[in-house]
Amino acid sequence: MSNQPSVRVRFAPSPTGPLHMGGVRTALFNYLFARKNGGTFILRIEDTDQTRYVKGAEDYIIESLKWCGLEFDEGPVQGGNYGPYRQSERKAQYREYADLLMEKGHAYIAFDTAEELDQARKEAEADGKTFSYDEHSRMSMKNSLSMPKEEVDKLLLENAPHVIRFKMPEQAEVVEDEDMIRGRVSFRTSDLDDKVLFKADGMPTYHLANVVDDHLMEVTHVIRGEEWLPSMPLHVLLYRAFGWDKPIFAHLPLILKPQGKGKLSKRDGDKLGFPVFPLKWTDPETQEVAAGYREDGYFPEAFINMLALLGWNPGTEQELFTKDELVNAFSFDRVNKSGARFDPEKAKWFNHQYLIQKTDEELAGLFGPVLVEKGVVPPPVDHLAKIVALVKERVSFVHELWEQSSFFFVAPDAYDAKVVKKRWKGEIPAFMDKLAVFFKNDNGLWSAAVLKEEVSKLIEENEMNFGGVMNALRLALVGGSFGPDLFTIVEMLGQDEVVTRINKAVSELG
RNA sequence: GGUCCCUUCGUCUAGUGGUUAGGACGCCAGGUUUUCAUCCUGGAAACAGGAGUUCGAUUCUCCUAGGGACUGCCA
Repeated sequence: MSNQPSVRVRFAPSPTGPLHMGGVRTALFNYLFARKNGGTFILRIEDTDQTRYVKGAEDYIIESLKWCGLEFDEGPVQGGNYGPYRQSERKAQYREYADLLMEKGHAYIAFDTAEELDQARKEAEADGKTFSYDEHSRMSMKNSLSMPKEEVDKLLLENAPHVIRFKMPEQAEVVEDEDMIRGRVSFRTSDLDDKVLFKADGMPTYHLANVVDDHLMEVTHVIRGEEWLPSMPLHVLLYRAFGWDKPIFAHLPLILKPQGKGKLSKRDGDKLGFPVFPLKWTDPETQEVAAGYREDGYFPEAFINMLALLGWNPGTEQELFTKDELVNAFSFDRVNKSGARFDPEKAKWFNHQYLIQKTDEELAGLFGPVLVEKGVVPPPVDHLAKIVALVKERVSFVHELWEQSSFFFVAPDAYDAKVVKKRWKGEIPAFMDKLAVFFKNDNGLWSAAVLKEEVSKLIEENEMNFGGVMNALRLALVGGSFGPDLFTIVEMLGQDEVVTRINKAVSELG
């Protein structure tokens, strides 16, 4: 019999805005670890900061993860045996735990106002120092440790605003913990300060809420971003102060900007033209719109695949993974310690890979709505699939299919000037006229192979240059020098359309 | 400033004392393609620096440098 508790992990975002792709990756690694170990994946909304609450953010988070295919086992939507799953709805219990800590002598009440603390910080800064609310300063601050009990009671009776702070142990020691990614990490308690656990507004801070909830929800592994590493010792100390078993921690490396310094931010996306968020987001205050991977045409599987390889690798040369393959291959042993610079180009490459893996019929189905948007009535799926097959290798997104194949649906309304200059000259216009007549009178089999043979012969008889004619014909049919095999285009366009387009080019280009 | 974390091609990374330091994206060249793209082949491109340990360090230790995170009654 194994007495290993089954794995329970949580993704705990704060609904202060759209979910960043770094957040999606954190959720993904939690998900992969849970699924790999037959564990439970929990969503917990960390909305303890009322001032930063953003309307719609929670729905956005849930929809984003759903789009990514990361299903939760427990959360605010589906419930579970450890609810509620929103910290605001768990509010009642936190004070009780803060009080428990005070009873045990691990926490105390502090009356210093935010302004006073600001002042203290400014003064220290002017001195070239940093203010720290710790064992050296706490006796000169306003709190239940420094003030007589009667005065504290009096203030409490008057409902004076106060917070509850953690009391860092005075006995200096080294707090060590084994991180799943980083190995042994250690801190000296003498470097740590008395963090606020419970705020004057009656809500806990992240530190308290997170420890209490993870304990109550029986979370076994805390997998979060590296930005939390510095508060790990506080959390370890909190578990110890409560007398609880602590979970195992894993601090993920950050996702960095494609260029320049620092972690990836919304601004980088705007500047370099790629999404930073999974879904499009409209700020409810400013109406400002931020691009999303979904709306930009990325496949969720490609997005997830790309994200998984940012900081993790399988140790093999495989780069394309289905979600199940990721679950199977995933391990924290193979998660890197250092931050990973995000490469938008590689993200596109991943999407291209997923796109060409799809069947022509699937892509035709996805392409249909794009055509409708362009004002084109989509042809039957089998015909559309044929067109898609000709051009899919050259695009990364479904919407790019249009740029590569629009001439199959509408005649070119303009001719690429550079190509005109280079290809439409000399004997060409006269010969194109002949070619139109030839096509018009053609009674043979209208197929690429046959047409190619016939046209080749015609070119030879007229002592024209094959390449030159082909390029001019291409110009007439598609408007530029791009597209798949020319005779395939001729075949698919059909006799009448080909003749019409050549005549139109001759009359417009002279 | 303080604390902690990190450091292999431009980027993502493989590598756990002895390798021509491998792959992928991107880039360049050649070939194929009547065009463009695809595709194929090839190429340029990295162990931050310095001390140790060792017969031998990309791999282990230390120092330096660089980068990053945190340093809020935000998470």
